[in-house]
Amino acid sequence: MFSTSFEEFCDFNDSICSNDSGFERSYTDSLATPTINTPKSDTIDHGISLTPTKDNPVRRKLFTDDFAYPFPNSVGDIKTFEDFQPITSTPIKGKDKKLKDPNKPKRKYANGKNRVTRSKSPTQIMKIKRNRRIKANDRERNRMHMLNEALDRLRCVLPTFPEDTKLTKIETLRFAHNYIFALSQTLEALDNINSGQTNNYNLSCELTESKPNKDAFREIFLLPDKTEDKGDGSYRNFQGFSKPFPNGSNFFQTSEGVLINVGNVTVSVNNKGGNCITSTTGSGFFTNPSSYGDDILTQNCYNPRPQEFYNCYNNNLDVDSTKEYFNEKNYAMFKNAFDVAAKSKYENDPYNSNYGNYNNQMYGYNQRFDYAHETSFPQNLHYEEQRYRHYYRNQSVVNAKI
DNA sequence: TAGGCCATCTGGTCCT
DNA sequence: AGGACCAGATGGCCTA
Repeated sequence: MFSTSFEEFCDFNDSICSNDSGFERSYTDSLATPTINTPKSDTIDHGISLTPTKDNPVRRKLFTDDFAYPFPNSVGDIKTFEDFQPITSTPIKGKDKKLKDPNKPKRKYANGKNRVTRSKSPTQIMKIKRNRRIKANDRERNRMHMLNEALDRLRCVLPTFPEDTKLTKIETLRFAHNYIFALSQTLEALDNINSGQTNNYNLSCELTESKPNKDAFREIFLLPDKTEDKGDGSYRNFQGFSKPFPNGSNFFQTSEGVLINVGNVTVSVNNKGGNCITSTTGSGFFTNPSSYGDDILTQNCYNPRPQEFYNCYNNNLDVDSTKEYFNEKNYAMFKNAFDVAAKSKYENDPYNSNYGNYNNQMYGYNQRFDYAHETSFPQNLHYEEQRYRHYYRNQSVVNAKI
């Protein structure tokens, strides 16, 4: 069902990465972008900029809400990829071409001497060329805006980051790639658990340190920030993909079921019923909640978590080793999978080390923070970086790279 | 001040 | 002919 290694996951070729996005391309006059013809030296900001300013340091928003894509009301409305079509001012080509009528007489064109052509003066030619260039620039600008908007939508569906940060283009693509891989691996591991095969996701490789790490992936395995504990049993502050469960995973298996945290949504699947979906905006239950007990559900209807969660958190992560916590294995799976990927990729990668004028950093193989040289980690297992806020343990580093 | 990131312009190529 | 796509060049803005 899913690929089992990161390397296999990365094993794409030109055919997969073809230019055909699946969308019919038509945005010669995009609604999202005002078409203003500007000379080359004119770099006027038309009101759409990714670049942060002093007044607005946030670079997250590409377009205002007015430019928001007309997504269907809910994700469930999207049955196929083709269901999602961007709105453009130009009609989208139909899939089925009109067949030519073979009986229709062909139009006759004059040839040779009979053909009358208008000669154009150099000024006229220059004018025509200039107009073409202006139109081409306009199309290219719109094209890039569409591309950026697609990237922005992609950012929106990735696990949230602090509000004052924004993934760059290349980071967005890499993170999306890794994120998809992680989700597929998670589903596969969950399938294995459900079918009783608990060892299939362990990859045989040595864990090595000082590898390039992916900031965002580390976020998946963070430890919860104790300072956010309200102390009143409310764990709403822990919601969010980056601050899931005490053992640093988005999974949390208990004797009574599984908690899965994706983005701002936590799904509780209970062995005995009582399934629950919780988000920052509310929660919903379905089937009969029998095992948690009404008391827990009524106490914390936003984000009910089993007692194990509270125990290991309150006991300073001293988790009962006799219990089987799925996310520990899940973490090992990620760690090993990406380690294998990083190791194999680097061995064959000409850009790994300095290669001409290129280097790792240019290709994003190195991270913003050089973890390879950061050997001492804070005792409290927390670390603050300027751009991203990290919580990690030395052994909890996930190696990921595209 | 250098480097990173970005938007934009530009000319070339390919395709319809 | 014209549109889509691509990559190089350029300049602006920001940060370390």
